[in-house]
Amino acid sequence: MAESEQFWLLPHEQLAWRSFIKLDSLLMSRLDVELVERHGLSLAEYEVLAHLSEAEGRALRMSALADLALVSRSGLTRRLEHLVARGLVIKEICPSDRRGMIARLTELGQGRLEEAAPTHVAGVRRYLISAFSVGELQQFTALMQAPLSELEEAGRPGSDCLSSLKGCS
Amino acid sequence: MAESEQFWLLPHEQLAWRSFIKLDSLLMSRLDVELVERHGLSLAEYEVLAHLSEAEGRALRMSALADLALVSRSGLTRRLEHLVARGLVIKEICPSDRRGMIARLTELGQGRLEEAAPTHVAGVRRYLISAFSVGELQQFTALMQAPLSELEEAGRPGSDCLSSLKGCS
DNA sequence: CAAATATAGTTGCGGACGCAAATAAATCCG
DNA sequence: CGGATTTATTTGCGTCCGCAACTATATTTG
Repeated sequence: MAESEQFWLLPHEQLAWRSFIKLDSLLMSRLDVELVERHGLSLAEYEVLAHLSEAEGRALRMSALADLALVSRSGLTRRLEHLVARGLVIKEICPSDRRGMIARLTELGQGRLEEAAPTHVAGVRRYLISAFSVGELQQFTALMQAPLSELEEAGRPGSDCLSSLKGCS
Repeated sequence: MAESEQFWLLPHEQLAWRSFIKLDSLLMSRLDVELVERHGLSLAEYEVLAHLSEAEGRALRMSALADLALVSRSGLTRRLEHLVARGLVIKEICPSDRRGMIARLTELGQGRLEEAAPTHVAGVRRYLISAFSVGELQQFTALMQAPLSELEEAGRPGSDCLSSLKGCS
């Protein structure tokens, strides 16, 4: 192996990596802007409402919702604050475990989500999905599963984010 | 078209979209944590140093660097503050245009980058690239170019982020 | 040339988020 | 049962970042 391979990404690797971070950056900011402009919802807020809407009884425990929304527990608390203040979500004490809170989508929240959904769906289709043929989209989705498995497995050991680092340097 | 297709993503579309945001979230945070833990550099800082290192004379104008690093001008100013304070980068007034600033990687900065690079490269390979065969990586990279083109084109019109929204709702 | 305009970068401000500590309730164990 | 421990969530705090306003310099135009 040439020395350079030990320290830097090879050109084809760098192209893959930088394409990914650029796609992420452009796609997320574009979808966020469209949602904020037209519906006053951030993409992050939209995803919270969407997960609640899909859930049994349109309600979820805070922890479960945080995991689905890929945000920390404290981050979710604050995201919900804004949505609760606007009446799109209500929080109830969980009857079976009074430590827990249940976030529930209100009728108003469901309505706002349904108003915003066409914008979000159109954006995802326009900027991501319609760039692919049906087969390419399946390929793209299938390809992402491998790194996802690797990452989920690496992040697994006891919530100790760094256990995989021990002795690796 | 069924009504549901107008408002919500179809299952295969939703799987693609959610796989993407999850891959992004897990990959970025994992790479960031590893870099911070072992080298005291955030992933964002690492990318700035890497772009400078690759540039002619290891120096770039602020605007050019901001564009490469996918960050706003003001965001770049603050990212560099920290790096300048640590002596990894210096800023010089641009001789040909005294409004402009040139960010230049110092020897110390290059050294710190070279120390951190193996961690970053190993992370990108472990969590992204090694999940693919050579052919799959090429496919993955090639697939991303289509949405990237769409997004770059959409963001193009005069820096008016929203021009593409006019009359679309 | 001088005023008007455009461009480069920084600063004030406020929002979003994660970590660690705090709080509260459930569960375990002697 | 009652204290120790674990779990669920929130709060304090610091960081990062983008937008809009501002400063300084360059360019255009009459």
